[in-house]
Amino acid sequence: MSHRLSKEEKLCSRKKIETLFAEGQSFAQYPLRIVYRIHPKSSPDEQHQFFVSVPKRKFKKAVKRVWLRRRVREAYRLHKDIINYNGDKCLDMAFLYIAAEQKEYHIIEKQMIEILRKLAHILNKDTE
RNA sequence: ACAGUAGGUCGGUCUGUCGCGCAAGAUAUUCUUGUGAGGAAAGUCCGGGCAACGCAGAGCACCAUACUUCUUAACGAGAAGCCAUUCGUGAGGGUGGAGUAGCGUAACAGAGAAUAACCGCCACCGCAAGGUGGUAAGGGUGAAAAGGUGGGGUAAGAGCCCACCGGGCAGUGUGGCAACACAUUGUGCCGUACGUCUUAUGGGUUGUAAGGUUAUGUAUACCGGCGCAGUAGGGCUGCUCGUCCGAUGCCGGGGGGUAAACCGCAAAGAGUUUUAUGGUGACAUAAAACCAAGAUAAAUGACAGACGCUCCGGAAACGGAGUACAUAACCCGGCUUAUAGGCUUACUGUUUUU
Repeated sequence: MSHRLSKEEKLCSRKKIETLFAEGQSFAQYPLRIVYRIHPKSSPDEQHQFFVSVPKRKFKKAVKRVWLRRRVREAYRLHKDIINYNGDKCLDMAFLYIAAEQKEYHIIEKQMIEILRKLAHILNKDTE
């Protein structure tokens, strides 16, 4: 499985993000919170899309936000094959960092794996 | 050697695995090659470029700046100086600097904070207690008490007069481009700070989410005609004058917002480095060489290990801890603030040795 992370996997559209927060479901896996929405593919090449958000309210310095965003993104990149899926639906995801302090990478990684496993389970259930 | 002062400068390196943005190329949808944060990228406090809109004018107001000369594209920035004051043994550091006619304020204490009389001193009146007047030499209060010391003078005193000293103002001379300094002459002219006020200079507004193009496609934008009507109202920085624009409805034309892509915008300019010359310096001139981030829910990374550096422990081997601040967003010049640790130049103080 490739660990590549292309631009098509990033959630950029403002409309999609608004829809995600308006209609999406969520659960927390401390220090992260995931907001997700399952929707049918509009084209066969469409992939799961995600983005990471670290609130400015909790981390005032840009350095810390960047530091955390990169680690969350790396955790997703290295373990995204957990939700690899060939059906006709795909996921929009938002990873929100909700802890107040900077956690070590291995903690973020561990919780990311948990989140992705749960998502994979939800995805399979939804297909059935 | 230790402690310090003022500048300048650097601010990690390497390996492995897995990745990202941009550019170019290819045998083209995956590869290859190149390249990819800062000295402050920060705060957004000034100045400029660039862009859009606005702009008949007058008066008042408002804001900023304010010693001198110089530097600069420009500045409220910088350099070199001057003066006052203050901290330091010192190298040096901090603060302040246009003008002052009028007006206002000066806590507490104190009789009194500016046309001073509480005590004291002197004269007169009174038997006395005390009263009237004169007096800023002495006492006490205070951050500050009407220049200081001595003499003359006087009822007692007082720049009332004189000598010397300090300061101010005016003149002259010397030095300096100048602020100013020094010398000298005259003049008894002799509290200070802040505010108000006055003067000079500058100031249109908004910021690249500016602004432009394209495709999609359609409003209460905009244009023309008729009418309410040159009315309501609005613009011209805030106000006044003045001046300009100017509605709602109907008819006809016309193409906006939103989301998207591209341009703006990515390699080149008030550029950087070195050398030379000029200048105390900021800086200028000339020559040579060198320049390659460009994201946009936002790349420049993650993990593992090694080395370096600092500190601690240790005889050593080595072990442990730490390795800052801070993430470009139109671009430049400054300012301010944050910063582990290191290098370096000049200078100061103390101690020791020669």
